Amino acid sequence: MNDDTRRNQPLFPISIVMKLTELSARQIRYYEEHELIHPARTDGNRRMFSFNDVDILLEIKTLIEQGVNLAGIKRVFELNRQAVNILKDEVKNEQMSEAALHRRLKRELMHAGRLGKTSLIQGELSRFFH
DNA sequence: TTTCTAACA
DNA sequence: TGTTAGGA
Repeated sequence: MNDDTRRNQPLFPISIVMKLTELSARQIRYYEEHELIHPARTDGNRRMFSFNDVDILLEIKTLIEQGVNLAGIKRVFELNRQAVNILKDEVKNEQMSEAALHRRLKRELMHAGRLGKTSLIQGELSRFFH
């Protein structure tokens, strides 16, 4: 099982996620409504969250605490998605040597760290670290 | 008991 | 966002 698969494995019910993130069930469900997270469902329609979901929720919590509203958070995620897609394309088109790719990823991660969005980037880039 | 959806004194 | 009703 690779890292990406592991991080997306549905593991915890909402009660655990509430403790892990210190967010209310209402907030967690609300962010799902807005498609910021996509937890799996059990046969009984219970939400099951992955490590990735938790990371995203922690990121949302940080942004909320910094005064960013939902629209702003969606914007941040969208810009992040675009940046990651560009990286994926560059790798796909082999426009970078292996060494150059590693230097690039390290630089991206450091930059992300300063912005406090390391977990988000990490989650989306995990597939590159197989 | 826990979690779900829907709705709002 | 909190809270509550009524089910599963």
